[in-house]
Amino acid sequence: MKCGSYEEFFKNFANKTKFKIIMRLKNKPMSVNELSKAMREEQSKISHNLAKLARCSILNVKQKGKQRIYSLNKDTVMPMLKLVEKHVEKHCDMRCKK
Amino acid sequence: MKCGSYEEFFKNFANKTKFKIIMRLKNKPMSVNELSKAMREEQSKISHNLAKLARCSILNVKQKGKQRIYSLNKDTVMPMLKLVEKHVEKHCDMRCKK
DNA sequence: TAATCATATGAAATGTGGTTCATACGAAGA
DNA sequence: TCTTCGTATGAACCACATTTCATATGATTA
Repeated sequence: MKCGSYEEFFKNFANKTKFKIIMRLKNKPMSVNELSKAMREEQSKISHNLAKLARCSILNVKQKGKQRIYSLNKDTVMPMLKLVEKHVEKHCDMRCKK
Repeated sequence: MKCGSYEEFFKNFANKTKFKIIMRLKNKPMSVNELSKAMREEQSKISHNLAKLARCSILNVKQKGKQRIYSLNKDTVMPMLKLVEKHVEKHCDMRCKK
C-alpha cells in the first residue's frame, strides 16, 4: 500500500462514510455508481473515499468496461471487525448503540 | 465502554498522539507524568488523550496514591496491531514508513 | 487545614480532514 | 471521432477534533 503510516490506515475505519462503504462491500463487490446510489451519497464523495481506502489496500479495484469494481480485502478487514465486535461485547455499556 | 460507535473506537488508533501512547504502554503501565515526560508533551495534552482512550476501554486506569496509572488493554490491542503489521508486510510499498 | 503534587477539565484557538462543486479524464459505442 | 457514461481530481469551503492555556479538583503529607 502507499499508505504512509498506521494512523493513515486506521483513519479509514474511523470515518462514517468509509466505514459504511466497508460494510456494504462485505456482501459483494460494487462499482462506484452502485455504492453511490445504494448509500444515497454524491458520486465524488464516494470516489474520494474509495481512493483512500484503496490506497491503504483495504479495498481492491478492477476495471470492468467503464466501471471500476471495488472489493473488500477480507483477509485483513474481517478479523479486524471481529476483534472490535468482541471488544464491544465485553466493554460496552448501556449508552453504546452498536 | 462509553464509546458510542466503531468510528469513535478507531479514532484512537488513527491519531498520532494516541497511537504513540498506546505504543508506550505496550511495555509497561505508566502514570500521566511519566508518559508526559517520556513523550515530551504537555501534561494536559496527554491527559485529554488518555481520557478518550480510556473511554473506549483501550486503556484501563487505577489510582495509586496521587497518581493514576494507565495500562493497555492487551486483549484487544495486541492482536489488532498484529493484524495491521501483517497487512503492512503484505501490501506495503517502498514509500511506507510505518 | 494548609500546602503541594498529580491529574482533570473547560473554553478558546488552532489544525486537519471531509465534503462540495465544477471539471477533467478514460472507456466504449454509434 | 463525437457522444455518452462512469469515474477521478483539484480547490475552496466547512465541520470537527486536537491542542493550548488557565484553572479546578483530588489525594497526600506536614
